[in-house]
Amino acid sequence: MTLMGSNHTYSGRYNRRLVFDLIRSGEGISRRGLVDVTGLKPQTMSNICKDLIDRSLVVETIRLEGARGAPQKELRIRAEAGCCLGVHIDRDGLVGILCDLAGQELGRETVSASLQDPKDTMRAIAGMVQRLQSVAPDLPAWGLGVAMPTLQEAEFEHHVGPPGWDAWSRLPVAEAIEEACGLPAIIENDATAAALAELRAGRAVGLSHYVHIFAGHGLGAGIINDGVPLQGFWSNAGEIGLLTWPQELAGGGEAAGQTPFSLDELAAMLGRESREIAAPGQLDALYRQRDSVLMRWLDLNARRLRLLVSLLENILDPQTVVVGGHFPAALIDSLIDRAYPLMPSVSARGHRDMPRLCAGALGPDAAAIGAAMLPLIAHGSPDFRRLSFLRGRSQPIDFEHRFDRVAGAPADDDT
Amino acid sequence: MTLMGSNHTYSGRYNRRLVFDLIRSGEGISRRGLVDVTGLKPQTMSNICKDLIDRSLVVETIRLEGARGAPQKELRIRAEAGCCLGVHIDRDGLVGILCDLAGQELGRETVSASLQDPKDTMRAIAGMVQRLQSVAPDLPAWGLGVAMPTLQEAEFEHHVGPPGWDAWSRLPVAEAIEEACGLPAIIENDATAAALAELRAGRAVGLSHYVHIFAGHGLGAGIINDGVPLQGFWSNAGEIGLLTWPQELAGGGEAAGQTPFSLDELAAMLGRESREIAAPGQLDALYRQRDSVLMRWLDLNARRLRLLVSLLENILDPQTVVVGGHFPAALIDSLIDRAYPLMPSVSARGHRDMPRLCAGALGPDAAAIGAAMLPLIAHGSPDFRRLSFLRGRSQPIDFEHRFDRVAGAPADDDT
DNA sequence: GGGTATTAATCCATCTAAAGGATTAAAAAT
DNA sequence: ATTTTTAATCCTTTAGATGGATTAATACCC
Repeated sequence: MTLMGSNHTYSGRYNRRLVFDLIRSGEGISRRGLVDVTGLKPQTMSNICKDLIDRSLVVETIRLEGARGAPQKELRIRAEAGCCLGVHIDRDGLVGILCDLAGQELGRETVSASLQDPKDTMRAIAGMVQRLQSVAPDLPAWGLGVAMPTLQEAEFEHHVGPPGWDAWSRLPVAEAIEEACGLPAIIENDATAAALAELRAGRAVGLSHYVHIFAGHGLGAGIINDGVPLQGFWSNAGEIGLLTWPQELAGGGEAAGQTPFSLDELAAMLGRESREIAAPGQLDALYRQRDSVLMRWLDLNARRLRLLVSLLENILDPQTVVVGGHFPAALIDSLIDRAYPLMPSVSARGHRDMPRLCAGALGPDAAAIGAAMLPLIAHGSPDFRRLSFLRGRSQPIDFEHRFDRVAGAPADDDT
Repeated sequence: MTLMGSNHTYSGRYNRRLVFDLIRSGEGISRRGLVDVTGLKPQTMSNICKDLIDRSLVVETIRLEGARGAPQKELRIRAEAGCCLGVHIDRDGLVGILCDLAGQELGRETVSASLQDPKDTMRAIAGMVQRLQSVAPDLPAWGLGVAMPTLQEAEFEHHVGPPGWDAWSRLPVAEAIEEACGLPAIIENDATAAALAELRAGRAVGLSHYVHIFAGHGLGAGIINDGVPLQGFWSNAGEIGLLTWPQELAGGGEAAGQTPFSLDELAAMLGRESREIAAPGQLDALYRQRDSVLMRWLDLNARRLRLLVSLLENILDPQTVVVGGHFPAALIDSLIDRAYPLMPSVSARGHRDMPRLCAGALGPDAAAIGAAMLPLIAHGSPDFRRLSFLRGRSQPIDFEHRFDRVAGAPADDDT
């Protein structure tokens, strides 16, 4: 779709989304504050806020601060106005998250299962979604976000990459999940979902340009450029798992052919099953013992990381590079430690607010958290025209209409 | 600047820019066609087109085609409604281009000069601009685009990179050039300018995502993402000249420490001055003789190119990678030839409209051509809110006002 | 050749959402 | 107690897209 014309209705919706998003992302802001940020006039802001309050999306709280004139009435998101679900489909299991509109987590669930058969997986997701929804049955669900490994090949997407996942290709995942769960679903790449989570509630809050390196069973980079995910033409941007490494970083021996940074590579080096070492506590224990194979893996990947960071920096010029994924914090910290000193790049500047390389703040479930944010982004972000929610779909989906009548608002009319 | 609110005026300007840009970029389009593309209503389109015609920016020509109903009146840009100037500041000289609004080239000039002193350079640019403007003295000049090597360090930009160019840092180049030439100036990185030129009039027409590798005295990549240049947080995106190469591609000997792909590297390997081999015909002659050093340089850089392309593809997922710069076409073709077969990457897909790697269509002056397009983009692109024209400036600049009263339109009012 | 269908473009009235200017309300400063 | 300052709202205006009807020019059909 090329660029479309604009009109009043679009302006109005854009402004309402903008105000909603500003209220949601802050810790209470007055109409006056919103006027300053948006450049809209006080009257306009008053109207928009009234509309949001009428829709029960926003509440007003009076705060008495030692300021000069009339006290500002602070606006906050009404957390109970809705909830969002997020599921991270990983190779050996699912993680589900339920959170309210304020981003407060209401429930979390982990399921171990083989996901090779899409039908079974759909059932597992539907069950998980139902259980999570029962935690807060009164909150209207805004939608379901799904984070998963994706690789768009030729005409259609491959999900939960090869080998053995052929049944997933050519499957319109979003529509299948919608049918199974009865909720609008949004698919996103797991690294990108994790990047969004850290962007909105983690280490990267307030940044507009950054890269999230997400290591788990595979390896991917979630790239945030100018505040929105960089997807590439075929939605494959950030597929750094496919990079070719120089000889000295290729990693041979037992782990030859494994994806760098991955659990699978480490498992191969350890001579164990990746599912086994992914179990909670296992890697922490190995690290506490300073297991020599683990140390070798850390060294190898720290050297890779050093190179990778300079590549990403010189190509994308991000404010920082965040490392996260399926590994315990101690391992990621160690990896980052060993990656320093970093290579020269455009990012090696004296004055910067963030370190060039740092660990994510949300831990291994970042992708699931990011997934849960997707419905909120789809409905509430003013950038929605720049975002595409076409992954895993055969048809585009329109979130605007849903936003307009969400959260028990008096349904305008049911055209 | 964060996201701002929208309003009617903004919608109107956006739509007018959109229509202007669609008319400009096509080969004649009717109001009806514009309605189909933009989704605006016929009446709205009629109003906007009338406005553009009243401003003398657009002309109507009747074309009789064997279609059913009333004949469509085709709209075209009025080429004489204005002209744009572009200058490419390279290390050893300047290239200047003058073109009309339809993109037709009206004049071109090349000057060899040392540009170490900014004052002298400003004078040289001013002289060149004056001579070019005298080619078409009646066309109002919309502005001056300037393409140059840029590297934003810390607070301010370094231009025409090190060493020996210290006088250029901390200089607000745009404002200095504006003062010298009396025209609004827009600075852009040379690789990005070349990328824009190929995007709008060269090999990459119609693409939304691609990378332009631009090799000359230095090396840079112009990245087009979603139709607009990807700049990065500090405007340093695409600075691939700073990449660290693996041992086997580092290139040692006489050329150690030189930027890969660069004229300087080749000059060092040949034991000659880079200015010397940059002279027209020199490299072509060497290539015709299959000079053994040149062949070695080609082989080395083809292997680098093979790696670089896979990096860019896996990170950015572009539709294609275009190679251009200060080298004759024969050399670039040979480089590309030798780079095949390319490495595996997300871009290795069966179905694609463009080859993964190809040569630019505009030759060595692509950066100057792109520079000349900058004023047109600044005034006419509907994306203008997503573009920043802050390079080389201490203050932002507002192009909207200029657009509104451009081209001898009845100056609405001079508030 | 005349009537009809089809399409392009425009006229006039309406509607939407932001902006302008004045007003009310609540606090702090004097 | 009066004045100043600031927040938020009321009423009116305005810019610009939209809807429906109209005019105009062509091709198609008999």
